[in-house]
This record gives sequence, C-alpha cells and structure tokens, in this order.
Amino acid sequence: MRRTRFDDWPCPIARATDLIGDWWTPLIMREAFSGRRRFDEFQSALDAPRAVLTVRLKRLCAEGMLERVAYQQSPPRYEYRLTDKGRAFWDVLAAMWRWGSDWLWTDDAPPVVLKDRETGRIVRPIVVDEETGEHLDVRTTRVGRAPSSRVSAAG
Amino acid sequence: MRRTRFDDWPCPIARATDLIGDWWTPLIMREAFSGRRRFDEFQSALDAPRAVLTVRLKRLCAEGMLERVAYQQSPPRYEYRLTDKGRAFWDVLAAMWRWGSDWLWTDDAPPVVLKDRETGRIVRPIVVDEETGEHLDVRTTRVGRAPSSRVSAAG
DNA sequence: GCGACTAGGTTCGCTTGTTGAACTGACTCG
DNA sequence: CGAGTCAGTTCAACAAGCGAACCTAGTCGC
Repeated sequence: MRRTRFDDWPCPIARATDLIGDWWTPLIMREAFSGRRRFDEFQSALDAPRAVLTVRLKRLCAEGMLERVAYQQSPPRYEYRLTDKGRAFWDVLAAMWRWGSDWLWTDDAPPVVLKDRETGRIVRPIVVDEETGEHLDVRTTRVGRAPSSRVSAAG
Repeated sequence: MRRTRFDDWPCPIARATDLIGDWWTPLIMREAFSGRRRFDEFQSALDAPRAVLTVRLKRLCAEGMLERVAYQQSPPRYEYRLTDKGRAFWDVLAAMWRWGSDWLWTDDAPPVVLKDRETGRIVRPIVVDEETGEHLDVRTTRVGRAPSSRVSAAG
C-alpha cells in the first residue's frame, strides 16, 4: 500500500508528477539552481529534515538530474551538481514561478522576482509554442496520440 | 509532525510546490483540462482512492482553481469546473509536459503529444521571457528582490 | 412500491512517508 | 587532545495514502 507510482504511466505529466510530487524536491532543485551543491548547504537553506534530504538527493541522482561528485578525498566529501537533465528542469520551475507569482499572492506581491543576469531587467516567464511563439493555452491545445513509431503502435 | 507547509513561504516556487506536491493533484488538473468535471469521472480516469480525491478536490476548490457547481437539484449533484486561476495553471502542466517528454522516456518516445486544436500540428511548449521571447535558462536568469513596494520593504 | 442502479461521497484498518532530534564516523585544525 | 566540520544514519511519534466496503438520497424498470 505504498504511494501510487506514476513513473511508468504513458503521460509526461504523470511521470513528472512522480518526481515533483516528492515533497521538498522542487525546492532542492531551486537551491541547486541558485548555486548550492553540498548536503549541509541544502539542509540549512531549506531547513529540511536530513533524512528526507538524503532520500531526495539519492533519487535526484538516480534520475540523472544531479550528479554526486567527490570534491575532496580525505575525508571523502561529496557535492551535488546539476546535469543537463537537471538544468532543463528550469523550465518547469520558471513556469511554477510565474504562475505562483501571478496567483498565489492575494493582497501583496511576491518579494522576489526573476531578473536577467546581465541587464537586471525583470523577466516574466511565459509558455509558448516553440515554432510559432504563440502563447499556449488550454483552448488551443489538446492531447493526441503520437505519430506512429515502433513504440506500442498497435494500430 | 505534519508535513512541512510551504504555502506561506516568500517564494513562488515554494508556494506552488505546496500545491503540486500533493500527490495526484497535477493529474486531477490534467483531467480537468481534458474536460472532466464529475467526481466519478476523475475517479475512474485516474483510479485514485476516493478519499484522497475528496481531499484534493476540496483543496483545489479552496485554492480557487476549481469551482464546485451543482448541475442538478434532485438529487443534488455537483461538478468541478476550472476557474481562471485553474486555467492559468496550464502553463505549469505544459512545462511539465515538455520536460517530461524530453527527459523521462529513455529508449522510446512518449505515446502522446500536444496538438493544436485547429490545425492538428504538434505543439512543443517552451518557456520564454514574455517581453523578448528569448528562451529562459538558468545561466541568464537570477533571483532578485522585488522593486520596493509597501510590502515588507524594510530597506 | 420493490429492487437495482447512480452519484458523490465517508469510514475503516493498514502501510508508507515525514518529522525533529540525537547520534556516528572520519577527518582537520589549533 | 579537544573542538569543529561534513555527510550522512537512526529512532520513535505522527500524518498521509491505500483499497475496500459502506452510506445516503434519489431515479429507473417493472
């Protein structure tokens, strides 16, 4: 009777949910993006239970989003570095950022914003179609079967 | 010793995580986007435990992402409809979709894709800056304090 | 006007996951 | 030699998720 797993469902949202749905995980990624690498850095930045942090970092490594790298031999010490897959996850966090900023502050505005690293200009993430650049929304988008490939193409 | 709550943290990602981190919740939203509205529709589409579904739908209503509307009086029956806030959440799901499609299938490709509702063209969500249209990534973006407003502007 | 069915839940006992606090072990520094 | 650092592990208490059965109020077929 463990928690229902979604990681082999045939839907990208389900599989992503399986990861994100682990409590603390998106915040660990956020910290990784802001340059943290070491166990105790993550722990004190988030004030997360150490046991949970251990489990999460292990999973993120197993998923290939972080890499556990020794940064010294004696005593052996490890740090966690973003991989390409982990860096690509930024898109998801950015979308969460935008939606959270727009909808999760009722009276006031969030005390933090996203800025361009060079110009300092405030950046507002938005999700568009890669080809047309048009904003995507539910009314213009639907889910469909992938064009046939070998994969479970039964007809 | 309940689960640590993030919903009043001063970070949009943390607050969004508090919602998304509820197991099943993104999938319930996915189903809502594909047109489902009734308790039993959600339940059978997802095969989620009814008790959990009850709790989730209640929370999504409390958050203002869904609305519980009576669709008949006798016997009283209710359905759950997306609100504007709920519809805006599509961006997050789209980002998850894209990242999941790109990174969570190892050998094969996902059996489902996103299509334009009118043309049927395959759509690939990407996160860009609203103003410039440039793809956002970690290397060009950083977190900064919001330009001073009344809100907790201590200096 | 009786039994089956429907929709939208609730209740239950069980298992898994999260929490905070304390502890470990290998090493370094003064 | 004792204090400090770092990356974890261990533990017991509690919360949350699980599947299955149950409930309630009405409708439908006969």
